[in-house]
Amino acid sequence: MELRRLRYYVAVVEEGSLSRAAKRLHISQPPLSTQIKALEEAVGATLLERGNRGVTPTAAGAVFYEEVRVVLARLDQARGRARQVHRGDVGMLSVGFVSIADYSILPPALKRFRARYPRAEVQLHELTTDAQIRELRAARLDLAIGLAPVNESDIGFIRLRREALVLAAPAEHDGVGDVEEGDGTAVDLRSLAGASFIVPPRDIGPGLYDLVVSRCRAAGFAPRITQSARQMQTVVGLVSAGMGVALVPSSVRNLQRPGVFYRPLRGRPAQIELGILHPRGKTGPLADNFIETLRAMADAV
Amino acid sequence: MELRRLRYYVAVVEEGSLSRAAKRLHISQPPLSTQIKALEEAVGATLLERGNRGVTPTAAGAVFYEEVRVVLARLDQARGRARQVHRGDVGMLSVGFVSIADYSILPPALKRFRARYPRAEVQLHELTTDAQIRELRAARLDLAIGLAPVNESDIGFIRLRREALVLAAPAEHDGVGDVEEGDGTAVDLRSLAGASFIVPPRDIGPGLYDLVVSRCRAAGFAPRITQSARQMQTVVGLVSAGMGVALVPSSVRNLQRPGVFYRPLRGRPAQIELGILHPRGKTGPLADNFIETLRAMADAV
DNA sequence: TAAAAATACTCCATAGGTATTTTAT
DNA sequence: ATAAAATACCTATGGAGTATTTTTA
Repeated sequence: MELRRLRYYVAVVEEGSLSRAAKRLHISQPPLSTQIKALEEAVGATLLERGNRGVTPTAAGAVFYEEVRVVLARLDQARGRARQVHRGDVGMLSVGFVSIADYSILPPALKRFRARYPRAEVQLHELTTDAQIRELRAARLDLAIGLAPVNESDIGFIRLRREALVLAAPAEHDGVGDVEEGDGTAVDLRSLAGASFIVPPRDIGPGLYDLVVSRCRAAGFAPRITQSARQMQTVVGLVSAGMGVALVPSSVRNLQRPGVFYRPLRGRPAQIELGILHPRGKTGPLADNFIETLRAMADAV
Repeated sequence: MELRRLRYYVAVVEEGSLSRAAKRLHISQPPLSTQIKALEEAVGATLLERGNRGVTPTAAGAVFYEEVRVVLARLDQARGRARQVHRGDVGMLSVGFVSIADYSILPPALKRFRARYPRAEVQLHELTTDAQIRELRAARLDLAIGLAPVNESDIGFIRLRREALVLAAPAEHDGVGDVEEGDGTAVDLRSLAGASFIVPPRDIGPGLYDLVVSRCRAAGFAPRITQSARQMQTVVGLVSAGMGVALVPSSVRNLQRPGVFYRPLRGRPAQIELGILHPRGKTGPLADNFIETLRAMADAV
């Protein structure tokens, strides 16, 4: 049973005549006659009643016609859907993100992406950067927004945003170690040698944890870490409660809390890099589109 | 988009390898590679991710695969259904019948037909023979069971059963005109010259009406028709009520009613013929099967 | 008898085969 | 280095064309 023959058959039934159908199909009548006969042979049923005023479908032919129309329509649909998925207009995307991303780039990016690709579905998973790498390798994630450094040959990293760490401290620290700098009142890290530090646990964000520790060491002291919290929200909350100070990405400033003030750090800026992690060479078209949206956001903002 | 390519594609996805799929399809690997590429071109999407350990469908390919499987299955179904209708195993049959048939051949024939072709649907319409001819021409009936004579070039008649007319008379006629004959007590029609006759109206059964009238004339009198009734049941009912006598097909004897006796007629038997009316050369396979069943019944009984 | 479908044949497009090269891990 | 897919080229099946005959109402 050949598809061409099915299309021919539909035309013949609709025209009620081999000759007219042949015209519509831009072929001559004899091969059409041959093809229809071959189709009847393949189906194993007489489909048409031949007369001198054209042809009419038999009961079997009528049933077959209805079925074939559905099949042909469905096939067109199949092609259309495959094309859409190919272009990345529809599909499912599993995206991992670190909690920091939720305070900066992720919400507006999602909004824009959903506007541009309304038929795409995005599933979000809050994960640490190293968990993201694991999930990407297992193909349970298509993309992730995580923190540099990522030194894996099979996982690519596209930097979206550099954020300087800033000091988040409770009111009683106000003015401690303040130093006048270019754009504001910067804090010298050395002034925090005796302070209690609140840091997200290392296992959920080694990049940030290590950066804080290494910067403190560079400033000549080991930070006294007294609390840890997974969510930035919680970190700031603890600061607000006077439990200690924290070094947080500057975008966390958006989380204004009573009794918490933010100050830039003095000297060489301590920066974390937020970016896209992707399985190298294995991103689908929809993932590519998501990446494009994120890059456009990062460039714009 | 060619059907062959779709089948190839399904095999490739299921085997996860062009080479293995080629083996399964009993073709060599290179043409399969060509066909799949042609399919991707036709669909307008990359369907497969090529590696050195075989191929895996892309997101678009996976979607396409699922759709195509449905389409192929449905197509098989279409062929199967067309075949069944062709063989006359399934379908709809519109059958007309005269009321007399309902007392003899129709009920057992339907029972047998439904047992043999359980997936066929039969719609029954009680119609007079000439109405049947009209409906057959209009293709609103596929077949009919009616009474001879049928002298129409486009309507065929297959005789199923010959039935002699018998006298149905109320008790007070008992013994009137009785004459000893071969198998029972036959009645001489002439003895009924003065009786009231109950006959179905001519417009619903010209064959029977005309036969009654012509026989009476042959016996030397014009029947005095005082009542008419569409249904044989009603005719016999009127006889039972003493309204008159009737000449009815012998199968009506099955309708035993108190006060009604049946007697064969003397001399040349007056016979009606019950048979199948069919549109010549336009009977479908299911109608043919129905005819076969009826003929087998008629021969058997 | 007239309109449509079927047959006879010829030609060429393309599916399929074999041999080989390219690609990806 | 190796397994698999892609390319190159050849062959042959079968789809389409023209001319003609056969069917059916």
